[in-house]
Formats: sequence, C-alpha cells, structure tokens
Amino acid sequence: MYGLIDCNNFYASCERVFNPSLNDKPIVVLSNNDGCVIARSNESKALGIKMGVPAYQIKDIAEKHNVSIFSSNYTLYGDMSSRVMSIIAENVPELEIYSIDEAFINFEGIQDIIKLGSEVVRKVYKGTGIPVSLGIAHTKTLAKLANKFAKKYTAYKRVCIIDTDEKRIKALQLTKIGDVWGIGRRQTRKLAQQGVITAYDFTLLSQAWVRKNMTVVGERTWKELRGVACFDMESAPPAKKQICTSRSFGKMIDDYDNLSEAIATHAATCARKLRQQKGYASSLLVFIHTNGVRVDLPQYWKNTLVKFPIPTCDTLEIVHYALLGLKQIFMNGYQYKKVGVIITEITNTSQLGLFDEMDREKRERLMETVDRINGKHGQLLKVAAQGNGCKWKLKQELLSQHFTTNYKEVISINCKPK
DNA sequence: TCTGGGGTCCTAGGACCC
DNA sequence: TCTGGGGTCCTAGGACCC
Repeated sequence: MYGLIDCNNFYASCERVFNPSLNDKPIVVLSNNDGCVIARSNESKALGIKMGVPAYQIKDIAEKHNVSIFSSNYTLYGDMSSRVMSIIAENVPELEIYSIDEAFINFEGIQDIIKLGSEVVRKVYKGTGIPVSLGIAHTKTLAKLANKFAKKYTAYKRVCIIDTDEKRIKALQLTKIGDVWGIGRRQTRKLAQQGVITAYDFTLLSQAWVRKNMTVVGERTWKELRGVACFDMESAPPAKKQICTSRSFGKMIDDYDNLSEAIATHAATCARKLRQQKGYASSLLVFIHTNGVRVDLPQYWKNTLVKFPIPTCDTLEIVHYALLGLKQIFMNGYQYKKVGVIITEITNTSQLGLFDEMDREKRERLMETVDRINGKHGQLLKVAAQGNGCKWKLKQELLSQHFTTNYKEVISINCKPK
C-alpha cells in the first residue's frame, strides 16, 4: 500500500506556526515579486480568493476581510519542510519526498496501516505545528485521491484509506476527472468531448482508446485508477538532467551591468545546486527577455548555448561562461524583465582535458570550502561579478522573518515582569 | 501598471549513419 | 518508369506536476 502525506495549505501554515494570532484568520502567500497568489488558508479559500490571481486583484477583498498577505519566504518553508520530512522518515519503512510539502510512503509489511498513519500525522503536527493529511491506497494515483478525501471530510480525521473495490469506485464517482493526478486542463477538455466527467467515467473507456489518444502517460493513469500500480517508490531522487535558475526583476532593467550581476548570481546558484548533486555540466543556456505583457514597449527574446571545453561544477568557471553568453545576446535599448541560466549536459564524472591548465583539485577544494562557509552563514561568499543585487532584487514587501534559519530573526517572546 | 519558478516525460520530425 | 531499410541522436513543442 502507498500513502501520500501532504501538508495542509503549507506556506500559509508555516506563517501561522510563528504567528498564532493568525489562527482561524484568512492568509495568502504571494509568488516571487509579490506577483500572484500561490497559497491560501482555508479562510481565504472560503472568501473566494482563487489560486494564481494577480495580487492587485485581491486588494479590495483583502482590505475588507482583513486578509494577512505575505511575500514568499522560501528559506522558512524549505526549513520547515525538512523538519516535517524527517519526522515522517523516522516513523515509516520507506519515504519518497515528492515536493516541498508532499511525500509518498511505502506501507509494505505494516499490519495496522491506519494506526501507524494516524500516529505519523499526529507526530508531525506535534513536532512542527504543521497540519498534514494522509491518503492510502494500492496505487500512488489512488493515494493522491484518498488524500483529497482526507482533507475534505473532517470525519476521516486526516487519514483516508481506499482498500476495497467498493471504496475505490465510490471515490472515483465522486471525483471530477480534472482533479486526478496527471490529468491537466488539455486532457480534461478532450475527455469532456467523450462524455467523461468523473474519474469513474474515465476508467470505463477502452484501454486502446486511452492509449491512442492520450499516449502511454494517460494509459498509466487509467491503469492506476483501476488499481494496477504503474508508479513505484523512488526513494533516492534521480540526479537532475538540467538545473535552471531564473527570476523576474522587481523593476525592469535596461543596463548591461545590472543584467550581468543577475546572470552571475543565477549562474552561481546553478553551480551550487550542481555540486550538491555531485554533478558536472558541459554547457549552459543563458536567456534574457523583455516583458511580454507590455505590448507598448519594444520586445526582445533571446537565448544562447555556451559549451564548456571540460565538464565542470566550478562557480568561477560557470559564472565566466554565463557572462560570455550574456555578452553575445545583450542588446541596448530594451527594458528587460527576466533573465536566467540553465545548466545542461550534466554527468557525474568529469573527463579531464589534455590541454587543461587549471589545477582542478585545488579549485574543488576551494569550492568545498565556499560551500561549507555558505552552508553555515547563508551565501556569505560571492563572486565579485554578482554585485550586491540592490537594483534587480525581488520585490518582497511583505516578508516574514527567517524564524528558523537566522539567529537574528529567531522569534522573541516578551515576558513582562510581574 | 500589476500575472512565479523549477522541473519531468513523451512524441514527431529531421539529420545522419551504414 | 523504376530509388531500401533499420537504427540513433537531437530538438522543438506539448502536456503535466507542485
């Protein structure tokens, strides 16, 4: 049996843990640059605030109902996530971290799954203050479905199991096809033309039709909903094949110097992520573009691929090549909105070059030291080309404290002497 | 005026090889 | 008049996820 455990309204819950006065109050968390809504507490959902709407569109409703609005605080959410995950991992036989707020559990060999599941849910809440829900079933897709029921109906007490065919069919009949894991907007529309409205309708289609019209991807979902497992546990996440870092600017940027600082910073971030997975890259892609929404301004979208002579994970080298790429594509006279770096052709070994003159061992030691210091002190050491980022940084006007990762921002409690 | 960021997988079609 | 067959690799585009 598979379990899918998932944090309820994760980002909103994280904000609440350190600010209990927000319990039972509407909260929303915004995307980077305070752009649009990416997380809502139940109270905000009840107010009709939709996922993904631009922040300015909820201004009125937020004022009227006193909604607390936060910029994304990924440092806090990432740290809370690892606390949640480690508590789960301590209590179950096998865990697959699927996203920042979700994990699959393998319950193979467990006698009383509901008992253990309920205990994990309780322990996570007790240990972190984050409420979680658990769905259990024979396939991952059905476990996802069970999880939705665990969240929706309080009678389940946050744990819902689909362990009989009767329950499975009932759950499928109550689920709209678009809410199934793996069925997106496009397929929902296509299926509606076939008269498919619920997940149950979908399972009644012929396998041949599904295969022909929805490829093997759709066929796997079809099988999983019928109780045939197609997705196994993946405990050690496979190394990434590409690593991308990009950001939109808070304000548009038109000069080369600021653009190059942003590119250098993204390249350095990519290099750090690359070293974390012990990889080496052979090329990178630099891209820059203007704001497509502003049709009144001249538009420019461009990217370029830079090949490395020798695969590397060295920040200094990768920043250097990224800046070479930027030089090739930069054009004066445009208002740039977004830039990024994508590292590609990742391998786990580096083939040394015959004419390579760099002392690679020494540089690897340097990078190890940099990573160690930055790991403790939060990106203290930088390449000079990264600059200070004051002109192109994110818009984050409503940021909460880094309660768990910065000594200066640890929560303080005022105790008045009696 | 204002709308995120980081990934994966699959398929079709073209280039190229023997 | 008539012009093979099988395979790999790469890329772009589409679809999906959180």
